[in-house]
Amino acid sequence: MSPHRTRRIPEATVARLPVYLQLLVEQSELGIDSISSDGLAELAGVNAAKVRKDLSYLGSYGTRGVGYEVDYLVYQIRRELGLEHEWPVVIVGAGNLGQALAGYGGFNERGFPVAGIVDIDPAKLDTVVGGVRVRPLSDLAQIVSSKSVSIGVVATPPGAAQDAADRLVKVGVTSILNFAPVVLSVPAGVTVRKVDLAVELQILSYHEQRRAATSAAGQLHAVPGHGRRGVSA
Amino acid sequence: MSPHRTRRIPEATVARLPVYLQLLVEQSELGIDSISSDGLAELAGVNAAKVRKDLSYLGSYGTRGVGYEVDYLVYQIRRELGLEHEWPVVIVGAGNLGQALAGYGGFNERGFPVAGIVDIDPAKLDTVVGGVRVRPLSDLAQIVSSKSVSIGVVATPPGAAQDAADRLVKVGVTSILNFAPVVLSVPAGVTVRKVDLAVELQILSYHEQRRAATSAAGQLHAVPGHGRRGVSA
DNA sequence: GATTGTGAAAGCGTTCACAGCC
DNA sequence: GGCTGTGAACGCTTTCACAATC
Repeated sequence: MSPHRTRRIPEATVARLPVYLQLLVEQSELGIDSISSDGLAELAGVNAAKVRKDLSYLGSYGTRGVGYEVDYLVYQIRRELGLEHEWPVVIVGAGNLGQALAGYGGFNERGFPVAGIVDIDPAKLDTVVGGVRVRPLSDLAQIVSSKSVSIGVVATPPGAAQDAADRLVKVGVTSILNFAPVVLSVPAGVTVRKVDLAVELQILSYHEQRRAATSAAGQLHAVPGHGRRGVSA
Repeated sequence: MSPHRTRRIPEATVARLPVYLQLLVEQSELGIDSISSDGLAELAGVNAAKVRKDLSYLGSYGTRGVGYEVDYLVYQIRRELGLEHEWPVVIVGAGNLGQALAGYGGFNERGFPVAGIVDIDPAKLDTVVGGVRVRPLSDLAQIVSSKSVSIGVVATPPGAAQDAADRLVKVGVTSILNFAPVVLSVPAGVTVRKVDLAVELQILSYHEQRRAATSAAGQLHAVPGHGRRGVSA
């Protein structure tokens, strides 16, 4: 299949490509220049068929009998994910989490520099976190337009999250990463992803509870998606 | 269908139950005591059939022609998720993120008190974050056993994450929430969930890139999973 | 001989549509 | 008349298995 100009990659695959990318970059740094679907699968904790299918959506970049050239795959995945340039992000909310995110080196390192962090609370203004000064909410439009920001991060308390999202959308942001435990309402054409820490813990709690319930019943149930002496994501 | 003693709830449903729960608690606090699948669907940003199917895995707790009793549903979801008691968590890594997590009120509030936070770096010891003192890694076993912790949070730098996970497993933790951008390897029977901020941003970046590519081609593609004037999760 | 790329099969998750019940 | 509960249909994702290629 010749990779069509605007082919669509399944969401499940899109979610795994960043993981492969990270692992491939690490391999490259170790001086490894070729890898098989089996090898990458092992590193990623998935099976080889999935790796091959996922990579096949990018095009036919492997060599039968040999494997994939690591650097070339890195290049192709970056291109597909739109990582050939940096994506500056703006953070709304300079509380605990907002500050930690601004100070978290991983953002900058992986191509998402913090273009600015804003907060509505005057007491927080001009605090410097992670080398970025907290600015008033009214500076949002200016930050977004001057730095061409298209990704916003909502790190406000729940009650302020929808307002934060509305403001981000109004100034032209089209992708939002939401850390507030609320369901955001946004116009069509804006992509939202939600990261809810309490939800994650509650999912774990379900499995703990279930483990207790089934072991009490003397039964053995494997937790789905987790292999023998496995690697888990 | 009479809800069987150890029926299995699909993972996709398990991931949505905490969201319904949160919304139902909010409704309850507003004094609303009954809700239809349509109403809950609207709040959750999903469709009504999905809500009904999800809730049907708990049992038949609705009333035809009427809807669901909010408080009773809250009770049933909590029970199913194992939220009838608190689940103390231990955090490994007192860097930026670990501190923010310890200080984040949402954990305590939603039934996951921080039983302890440990770090390998002596310079961080005895710092107090969120009312909890940072303790040495060697205290891990004592914290876990004295407080009966079964959930651990890995908030270390990538290079230390596998070691952190190994130590958590060794002292008896059976569920891990991993914030480090690495694939953890754990024995069967241990559940791992990974939250990788860079991965989330890269998924958004893919959609941004795609939006740019397709609008340049004069085409219109709806982003899957996001409705008209929608509500997004 | 090794490994990819991919149709086909199997497995999940979502949505439809309507019978059943209030 | 309104709303739930759920089989059946549909669509997406994973896995299998093997021909194609190096």
